[in-house]
Amino acid sequence: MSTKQESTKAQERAEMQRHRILDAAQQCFIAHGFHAASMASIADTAGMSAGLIYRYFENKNAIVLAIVDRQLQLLRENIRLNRRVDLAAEWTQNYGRSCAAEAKGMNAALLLEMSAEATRDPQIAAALDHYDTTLRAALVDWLTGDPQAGGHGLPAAIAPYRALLLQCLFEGLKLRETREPDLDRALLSSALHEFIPMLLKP
Amino acid sequence: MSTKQESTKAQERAEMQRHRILDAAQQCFIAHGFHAASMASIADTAGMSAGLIYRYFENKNAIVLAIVDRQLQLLRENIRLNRRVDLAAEWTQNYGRSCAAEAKGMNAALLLEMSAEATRDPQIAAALDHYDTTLRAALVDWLTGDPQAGGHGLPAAIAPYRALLLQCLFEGLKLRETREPDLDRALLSSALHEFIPMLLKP
Amino acid sequence: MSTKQESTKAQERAEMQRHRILDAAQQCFIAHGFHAASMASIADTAGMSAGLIYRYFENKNAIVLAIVDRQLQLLRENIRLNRRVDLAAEWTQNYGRSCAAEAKGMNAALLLEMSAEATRDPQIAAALDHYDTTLRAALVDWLTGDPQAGGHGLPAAIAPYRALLLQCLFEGLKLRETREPDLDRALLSSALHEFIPMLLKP
Amino acid sequence: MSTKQESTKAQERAEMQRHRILDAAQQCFIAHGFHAASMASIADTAGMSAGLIYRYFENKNAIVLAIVDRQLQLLRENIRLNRRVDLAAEWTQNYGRSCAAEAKGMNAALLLEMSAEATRDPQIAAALDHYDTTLRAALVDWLTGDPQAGGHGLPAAIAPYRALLLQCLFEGLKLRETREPDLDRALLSSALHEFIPMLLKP
DNA sequence: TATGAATGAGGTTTCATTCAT
DNA sequence: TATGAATGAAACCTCATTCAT
Repeated sequence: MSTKQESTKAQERAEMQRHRILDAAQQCFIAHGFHAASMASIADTAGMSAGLIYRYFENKNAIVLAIVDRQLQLLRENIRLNRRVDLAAEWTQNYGRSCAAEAKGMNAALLLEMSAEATRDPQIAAALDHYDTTLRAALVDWLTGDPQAGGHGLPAAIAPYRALLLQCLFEGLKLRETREPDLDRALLSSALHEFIPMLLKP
Repeated sequence: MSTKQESTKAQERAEMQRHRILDAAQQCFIAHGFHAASMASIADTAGMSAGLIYRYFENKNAIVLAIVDRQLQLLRENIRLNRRVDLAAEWTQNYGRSCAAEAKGMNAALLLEMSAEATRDPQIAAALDHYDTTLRAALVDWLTGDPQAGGHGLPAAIAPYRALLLQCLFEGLKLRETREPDLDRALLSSALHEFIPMLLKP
Repeated sequence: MSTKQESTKAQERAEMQRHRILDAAQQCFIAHGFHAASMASIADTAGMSAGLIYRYFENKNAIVLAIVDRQLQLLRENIRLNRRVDLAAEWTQNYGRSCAAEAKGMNAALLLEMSAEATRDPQIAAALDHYDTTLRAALVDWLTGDPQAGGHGLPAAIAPYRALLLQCLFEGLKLRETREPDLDRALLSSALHEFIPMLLKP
Repeated sequence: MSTKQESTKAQERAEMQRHRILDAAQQCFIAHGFHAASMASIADTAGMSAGLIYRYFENKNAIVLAIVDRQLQLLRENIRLNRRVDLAAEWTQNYGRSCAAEAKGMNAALLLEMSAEATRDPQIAAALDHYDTTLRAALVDWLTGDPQAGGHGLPAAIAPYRALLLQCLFEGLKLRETREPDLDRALLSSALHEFIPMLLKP
């Protein structure tokens, strides 16, 4: 029983170390990009030796993939579609927050890095592709769903391209966030509040 | 006079060499990213020696900056706003074309690379910022302009956020292009043809 | 008295542990060589932690030396010269067996590794040298010994170079074993049965 | 024509550099073994930077293979079988010379290193195997050849195992050379002069 | 103008060894 | 006694940049 407890404790510790490394890596990747961030800088940021990282990740690429997975997981968790959420308000509110390096949620700069890298790395491309497919389906469900249950009752014929537009708008907004983190919120709010409802109505 | 001619000829040659280098660099940057692309690969692609590149560019970063400038210039030239262009048709038509490495125009993958790098490199950030400002102003002009002269006669109060939305949509579409270059064109066409007009009407 | 018993038991246990480590190390050294075999792989093979090995051996080099000693001990034990053994038959029979990693006796690959390392490490060189001297003396004794007592009755003048030839042939055969483990046994048998008797006769 | 000359000169220079690197590598490999010799030490010995080596060899393993090939080539060149050479005299004379690091010919320590590595690296094993096959065939030819033409006129039935014995003896002698470079030459000479003739006569 | 050999700093990764538990 | 996390040195290798030719 004691060995079982100890093994569990060790596993927890290992999980914490992985977390620590991923947090450090994320900071470094945001600050310098996947390629320019060095293992040494990640180790420094994590407050450990570079060699130790290899006890928890096979190589640098494994860290990149783990970061990508984690970010996509965050994105998925952020999708709260089964209730009538006010997308315009939420997007306005979140705007600019995901750009800071210390931000907890999905990071805009990282999304760019991931997308750029996906054009080169098949594994990252596959991960993004899977995410895209999942998200698109969820959006269509949400758009065509019964309004009583939080859906929008759109006909199945038009839902797909509304979903596409929402996705493009969301990502375009993320990209803009990296370029104009201090964009006038009032302007953004007006824009989104006028436009998004159009996409949700039949 | 002859020296002047010769000097001019030399300048032209220099300009051609710079072009050759930039074309090669662009291919490499698209294929591998700013950091992973090596000077050797650029030299190879350009069909010249690595050393020679340094006669035309101070260092690798100067090439990156030149590429960024060139891309933004392309984007500016692509903006044909002083006539009533069919944005929806144009965007649909161009979709997927800017992803190929050999594409002449703005390249979607490069846009991502540039945007990502802009969060790190102040010079690139400044260049993109300048581009953003210019483009936004041009869009507002176009939206508020006299319909007779190719404008859309929007009130000055709403033009700014319509411009913002157009920009986000455009960039979101570019990002999507890198992820789904084979997206169903009919779907895209429907989406754009329904929605862009809404953004252009009072 | 009880402390004495316990201490003895502890010593036995320590000896067993050393054995376990050496067995594992031998496997690893055969598979990867002295330098390429890692302490981690030895620990894995021995089914213990890397740290524990250092309780029984000062460092990796001490393991190498212990392995060398053990192998030379095996070689010495294999020399059964005080009886009229059929060397040709024995060598033929053993050929190819000492190449497998799990072989109990002297391992051919290890002999090469040891000999190669001896040209660099003075301690290993000394161990091999001592073995060589011992073996040569034993061979001469055997060759000059009374035939009634298992010797071959060679004159003292020629015994030394017969011994040298036997040694070279034996080692050359070991070397060949690593290169052609599947050598035709009939060929080998013929060769040895014709040649070795010549070396043993006046 | 001038470009052709220049290209030839460049190729010659490249060949010289490869030579310089291989010479340095050989020294280091003899001194420390394939694994323990570092690229840095090779570079130091060759009087160049470590990076430069990679312009001439893809990686460290390519250097090892080149050394192996070169050594086997030396061995092949040393085989002068088409004349009635006095093997015993030649082997006696060469004994001990191939052990010095600065020796030009085949190096005994390297032969051990190569043989040991061949049990792990398939490419080296293949190279040695090819050499073995070639050598064995050449020996059989020599043994069965017409005495008038430098052969020994042995029947085809016994030549194969005489060849095998010669090969084992030769390699056993090489191994011994690393252990007893100062072996008494008179002893060796006697041994070889008595025995090798036995192997060459029907 | 043009080459490409050469460098040196810095990248990722491995591993013998130590030490808190 | 035993573990295995942790370190730091050193391994292999890459690449932007310089410079003699």
